[in-house]
Amino acid sequence: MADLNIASARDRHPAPDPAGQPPEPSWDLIELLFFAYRDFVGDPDEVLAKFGFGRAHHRVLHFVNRHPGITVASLLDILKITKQSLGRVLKQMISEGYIVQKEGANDRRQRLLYATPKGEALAMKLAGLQTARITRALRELGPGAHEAARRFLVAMIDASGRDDVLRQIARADQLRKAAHQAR
Amino acid sequence: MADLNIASARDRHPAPDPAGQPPEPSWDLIELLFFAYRDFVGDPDEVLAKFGFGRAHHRVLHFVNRHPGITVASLLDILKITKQSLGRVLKQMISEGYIVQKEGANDRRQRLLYATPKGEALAMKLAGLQTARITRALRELGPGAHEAARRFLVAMIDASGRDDVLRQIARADQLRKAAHQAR
DNA sequence: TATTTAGGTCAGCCATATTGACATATTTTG
DNA sequence: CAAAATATGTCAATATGGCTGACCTAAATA
Repeated sequence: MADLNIASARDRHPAPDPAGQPPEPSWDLIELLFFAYRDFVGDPDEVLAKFGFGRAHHRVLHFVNRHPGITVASLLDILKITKQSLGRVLKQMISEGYIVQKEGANDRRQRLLYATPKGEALAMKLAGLQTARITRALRELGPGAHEAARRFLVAMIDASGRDDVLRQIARADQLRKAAHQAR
Repeated sequence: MADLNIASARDRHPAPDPAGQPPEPSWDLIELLFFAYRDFVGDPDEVLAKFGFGRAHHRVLHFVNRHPGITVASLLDILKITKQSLGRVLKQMISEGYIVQKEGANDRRQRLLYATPKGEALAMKLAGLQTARITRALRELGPGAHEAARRFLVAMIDASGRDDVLRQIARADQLRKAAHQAR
């Protein structure tokens, strides 16, 4: 078993592809992404099931919690699903008191979305599970592993959407920090 | 924009959590995993759609191609789905000539699965798309990025399944290399 | 010979997504 | 102000990919 990691580090890239031939696929990263992501999203599933929710609910709650007051349109833009798909899930979470809507102050057509305390608690619990996995993983690796993972994942995102994603994360962090200090 | 990356590298981890308080979630990696994985699996979708296939077909074809002669039971074990779910997809891919079954030599109850040349061509095309994204990403990062990504992803997998996954990848690489040299 | 194993299949259900057609309220524009 | 555009919601039908439960055959094994 110990042999597995050592031998593979050398063999993984047989050689710069012999001119002309299509390069050998990155089987390792392709498959590791599959398995890692499956486990990563699997953690919250048990908890969600107890509430009668699924992954769609998780995603909605997550981003509403991260972006208090987000518009329906922005949420659709992040999730890249249709209004109808969102509608089904959102209606449930509102009627069960995990999310509330407030009329926009400037634009009264908007229904700004907020997690309720109950909603925030669930969102934090789910994020906690995923964070535990991440923390466990990073602890096994050297320092700089967080930054390396972050860089890799950013680079894996479509160039067209990359800046939006980074801006979005930075903005949510800012908001959260401000809210924290206000306590 | 340039500011985004520089500032964030410092601010991301405000401090070792003040004793007692639950640590702040890893929002960045949680969200980057979501966006990165979405784009990663999105690449093959267009191609698959042209063949009337979906992601389920992709997964089946991928692992059959990677593990020529795999048993139905092993495939179920990797995919963690039910026989019935696999059946529907597999039946289609067999009837359309992307996969064939051969009776096991030792155990004639087994139906060993193989990708046909047509199936292999499709599998390689899909793997090529995902590899292109990975290669693009790694090219932007320093050397060692492949290994760092690999380590991170391995560490993100459930400890219980990790060795199986690594063995599985190593075995498939071996087989492939052998088959290559035989040409 | 009896039991277990490998695989297949039918039927019904659920979750999540889609397209397309409309409806309502509000804001913006000519 | 009237007309057009925008933000949101909703109904209906459909596709995909999962699931459980029940039951079947053929082959291996105890």
